[in-house]
Amino acid sequence: MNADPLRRVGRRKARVTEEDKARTREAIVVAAHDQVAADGYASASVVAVARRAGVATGSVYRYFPSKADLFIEVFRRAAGRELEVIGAIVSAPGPVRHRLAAATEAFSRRALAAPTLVYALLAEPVDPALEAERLASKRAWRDLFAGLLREGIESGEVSPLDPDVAAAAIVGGMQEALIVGGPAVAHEALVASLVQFSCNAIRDGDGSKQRV
Amino acid sequence: MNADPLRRVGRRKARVTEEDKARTREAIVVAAHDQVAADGYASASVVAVARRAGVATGSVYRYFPSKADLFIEVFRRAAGRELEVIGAIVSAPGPVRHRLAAATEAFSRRALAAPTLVYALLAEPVDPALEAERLASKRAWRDLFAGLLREGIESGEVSPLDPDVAAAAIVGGMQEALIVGGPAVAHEALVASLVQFSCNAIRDGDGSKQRV
Amino acid sequence: MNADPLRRVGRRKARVTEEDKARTREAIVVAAHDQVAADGYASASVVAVARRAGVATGSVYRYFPSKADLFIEVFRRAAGRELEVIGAIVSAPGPVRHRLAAATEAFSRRALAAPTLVYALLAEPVDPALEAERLASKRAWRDLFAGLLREGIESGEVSPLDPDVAAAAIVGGMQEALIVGGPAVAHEALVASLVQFSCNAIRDGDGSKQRV
Amino acid sequence: MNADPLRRVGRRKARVTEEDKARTREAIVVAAHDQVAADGYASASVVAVARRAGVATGSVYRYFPSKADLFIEVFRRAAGRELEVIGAIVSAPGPVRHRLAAATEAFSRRALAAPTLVYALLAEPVDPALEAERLASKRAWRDLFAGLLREGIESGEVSPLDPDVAAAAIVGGMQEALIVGGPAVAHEALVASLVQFSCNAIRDGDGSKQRV
DNA sequence: CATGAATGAGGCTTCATTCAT
DNA sequence: GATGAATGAAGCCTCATTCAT
Repeated sequence: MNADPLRRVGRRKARVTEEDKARTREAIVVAAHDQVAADGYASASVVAVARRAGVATGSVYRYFPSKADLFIEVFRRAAGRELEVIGAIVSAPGPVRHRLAAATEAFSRRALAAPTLVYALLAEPVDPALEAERLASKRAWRDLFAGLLREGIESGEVSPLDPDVAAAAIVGGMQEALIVGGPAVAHEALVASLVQFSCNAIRDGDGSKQRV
Repeated sequence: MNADPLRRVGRRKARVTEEDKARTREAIVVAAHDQVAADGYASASVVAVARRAGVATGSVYRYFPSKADLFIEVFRRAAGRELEVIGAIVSAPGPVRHRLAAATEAFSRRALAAPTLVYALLAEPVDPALEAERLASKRAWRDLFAGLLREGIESGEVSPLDPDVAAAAIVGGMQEALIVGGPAVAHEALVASLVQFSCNAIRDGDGSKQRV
Repeated sequence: MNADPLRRVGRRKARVTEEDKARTREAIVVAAHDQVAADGYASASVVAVARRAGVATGSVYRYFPSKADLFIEVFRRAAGRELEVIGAIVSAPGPVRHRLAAATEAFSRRALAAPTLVYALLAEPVDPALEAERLASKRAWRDLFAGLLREGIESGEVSPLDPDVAAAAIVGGMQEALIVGGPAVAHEALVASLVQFSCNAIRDGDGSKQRV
Repeated sequence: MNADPLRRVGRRKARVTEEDKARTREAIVVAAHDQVAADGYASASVVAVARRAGVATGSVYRYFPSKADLFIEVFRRAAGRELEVIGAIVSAPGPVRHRLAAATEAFSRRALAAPTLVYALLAEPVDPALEAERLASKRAWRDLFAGLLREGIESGEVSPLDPDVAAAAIVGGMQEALIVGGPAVAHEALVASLVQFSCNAIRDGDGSKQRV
């Protein structure tokens, strides 16, 4: 089988093509992301994204079945990056309260630094087909903070509460305060207030299980 | 025989017509509201709304200058009803902490009773032109709670914090926890957790001004 | 027949009604005219005209089969008034050349005094159905001046030329120079130039028939 | 076998596509022009033009930002062709009076050969947005003739007059006499009369500067 | 006869998706 | 596989005309 030279060439080409494909795909995703970050989802028509990526419109549909699928990936990745960063903070060693404060601060600062993107990820009107992804992303955030709270409750650092509800509320609280149209407060003061808010959400536990 | 039959007919008609107009207008607003509640804003084209209201598309434009204006009213009304109810609780006499708890409970119960509506009002993707209205509604919620917090801080019932940020966070927290896709928790437990969450957001003040 | 009192009442009423009808009809025509004179034909929707006339939209259709028919009358009347004024000048006694100069001057001054109306009558984009009326009006202008030229040729005051073509050209020339977007020249100078232009259009005849 | 087959295909395609694009664009412009010439501007909806051009409605918007832009080009082109022809006559060497006569004759003959087109260009009701283009075209005609008159005045061939007003009047005169609904005169006679008219508009100067 | 709200065809425009080259 | 012009459904809005009261 390998005797066939054409096949060989084919394979070699295929490998190159595979790379090319990956590169093109990546370019499209990045272009879509950048377009959203720059001018919001409303500006991100397929034509605009393709032009920004330097590919033909039709090529977008070779890599993604539909516009929604492309942006599902865009949203997922952007959220994923953020989740990773904040997740690392949440997973670091140290008291739960400190980690919650650090996570809130990091979340807030990052949101304030890239408002258009965050707005698009969390609140901008998008295609209904994309709402599912937004929901998933919200759920991931909630789970991240809920995990931290669970850990604190288990260790006795935090007094009992429903970790899912509290996590959702913490995330929603941050989001609401940080998004476009939120309270008119200087960035530093806003971050400080949100850290206070997050920490308020939990009460110290009795420490009974700390030694376990 | 009639001194002025035309006048009479005209008068009778005018009255009926006025009622009819109000009825038609109401029908359009209700149809728009229902369409959103049933299938989301994305489904609420002018044609769909008109059909649901039992009028011609053009008639919508007799009552509203544009689609956006129609939905601004839809949103404003829905939000207004809720704000009135919760506002009454917030303005009632009694300790700030109690009122915050009662307001949170009422907000939660009402949201859980009409989830689609609340979703549309607070989170669903809508026409950018409508975002201004949504923003206004969010601001009204924030102001409502911020007023309560300010009162508490002034009276010494609540320890100092930024009332605008805290209010935004409380509202955002409730919203996030209550909205479609929120934590999978039984309603009663959810309400209880949210009340706890809201109350956590504030700390007791030193009571120094309580006697003032 | 006259014994029937109802009939009698009917007749009396009919007479009043006849007057009322005439008054209403007049009000509609005047309103339509004023609307055009004020803001151009484009602004003259049936609703706008009816409102200005103080009648219901439907009433317009009781007096005129269609919008086009209403405006045919409006155009015809407006043109008729102008034709009458200029026609009087043209029909006055005196040398043809003097009358042509006086008519041109009057036409120019009146056009400059009511530019919106003249524009609508002569050049504004209107419903195709109205073009026929515009054509008729143009023809009337042409005939008016052609008559004067014919008289001059017959009397020998004007050297032979095609009176219809020359009249059309004189009218067209005035119109073009007077209409919106015409040459940027002070009114007085414009009038003077046009008078010169009109008079140039004809050459003195040999006077041979002056005594006939 | 090919060093870069994709490149090649791409290149070949690009060329073909460029031609295709030009062809399609041209087809749309021609279709728009023909539709106006055939049934007037009122009949020239985007749908009708697209159908006549054999393309989808949306395709019109690939080549023109709006309907108005399309017809601006249609008008500009048609007027441009005529202006070029007459402009050449006006710019030719020879006495001003001869050139004016020749230009008038050419203008008249061409207008009589394509009456519908001339009507559309100069007089038919069109979208207000297009009036600017019509104005520009009229101004170009006026400027063309005004230039000739200025030349004649300067050289002493023509006795002083306002060249802009006279040019506007000459153009308006020709237009009015040539347009649909003009005087019912045989073509040859009409042309002759208009030439006479145009020449009448100017008087011989004293020739004082002829030798300069 | 007057009224004026209702009608609905028709206009312009957008954009995700397709497909011939 | 890439290209990008073409597609055409669908959206919003206007306004001359009708008709129930």
